[in-house]
Amino acid sequence: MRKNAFTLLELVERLGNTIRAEMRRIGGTYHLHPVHLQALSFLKQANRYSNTPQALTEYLGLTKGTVSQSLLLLYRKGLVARYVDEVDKRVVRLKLSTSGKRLVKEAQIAPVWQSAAANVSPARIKTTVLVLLETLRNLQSMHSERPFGVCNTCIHLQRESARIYNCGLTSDRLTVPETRQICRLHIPQ
Amino acid sequence: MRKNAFTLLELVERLGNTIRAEMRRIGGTYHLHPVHLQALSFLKQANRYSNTPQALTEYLGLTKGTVSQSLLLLYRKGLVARYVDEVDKRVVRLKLSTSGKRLVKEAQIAPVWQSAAANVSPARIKTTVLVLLETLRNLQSMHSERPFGVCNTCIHLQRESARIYNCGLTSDRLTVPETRQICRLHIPQ
DNA sequence: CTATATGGTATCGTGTCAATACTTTAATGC
DNA sequence: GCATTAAAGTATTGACACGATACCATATAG
Repeated sequence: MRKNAFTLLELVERLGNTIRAEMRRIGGTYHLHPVHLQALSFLKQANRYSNTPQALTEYLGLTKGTVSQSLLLLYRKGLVARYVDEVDKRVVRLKLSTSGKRLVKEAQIAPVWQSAAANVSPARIKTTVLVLLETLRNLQSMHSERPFGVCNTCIHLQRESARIYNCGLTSDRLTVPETRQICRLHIPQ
Repeated sequence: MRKNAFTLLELVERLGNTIRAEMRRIGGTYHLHPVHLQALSFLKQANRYSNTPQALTEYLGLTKGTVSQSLLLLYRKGLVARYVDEVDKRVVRLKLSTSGKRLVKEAQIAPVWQSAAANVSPARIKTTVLVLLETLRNLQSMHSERPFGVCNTCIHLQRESARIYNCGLTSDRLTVPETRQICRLHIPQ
């Protein structure tokens, strides 16, 4: 049924617009655009390999110049801190400031979404997640985009013992909270 | 499972970004932004109650001033024609020009989406469509946004006979092709 | 027949976004 | 070691989205 796949595309587009409009509403009270909220939300979740302008650029699918400007704005508003990496001095490390973290907590669109999806059964939500995830992964691989995911579903994750994890790619030890963060090196199982 | 609903939100956001990036790629060859492609695509499908700047404004969730400017750009590029409505002279009627129609046909993101979703079973796609549609309708009603749909699923549609339809709201006769267009007066069954 | 509402446009300011050029640091070649 | 190339990021420019505000023309209500 090719027709239904097309309907699905239109739905995702509509939902995307609706979410953007919601972000515009919420972000407007802080004089922030949708892309700013997305950047802050990303930085909250990004792990140590992904807290850089480069990773954010890949995540948002924009150019590095554009992202650099938006980050400058967030920095000037005091929402994001920037440090030069000690090992590779070309790299800038990004971190949410205290007010940045507070803003991410306040400016959530999740609650309104939760209530919109409240009456959908868990089983149907699970199916929906699986379908959309597969489609997303396919779209991403078509353009060689990074999938961005948590360690849980990454082929590189190695479990040493109960609370000790390793990244097989970087050979770094990972704490349990770290394994729940988003990584640009993620490769789906 | 509140957590899965949140995962679903993140997925729809990611897909929305990916689709926007794709629109940026495709639209870039015509010097058009994502919002322009969305406007053209809407105008292609809009019925006689919805081929106006006002309807497009509601559809995109932007302000009328913003949409007016984008329409001016599309007009100057010769992609959209504008007429003053004969009955209500405040109203502007919009119509795709020949080159506008051609562009909509060329600048499709549907093919890449189709191939990304090609391996998903029809049944699972159907479930996904239903889940997303319900969520979308809920989101829209929260902000009193118009749902925008085709006559097929509208409470106002009346079937007189085999090929004769009526809109119960406007009392207008509708041709069969018209019943497949998008309407701003749509109210879901 | 005035007052108000509605559809649309014009203008201004902020900031995205891509493109280009540039700087700094790291990696690679010999 | 030293020159070349690559990579991460910034600066600048130009087109334009986007909201806010003000405004105009037409329609409707009182």
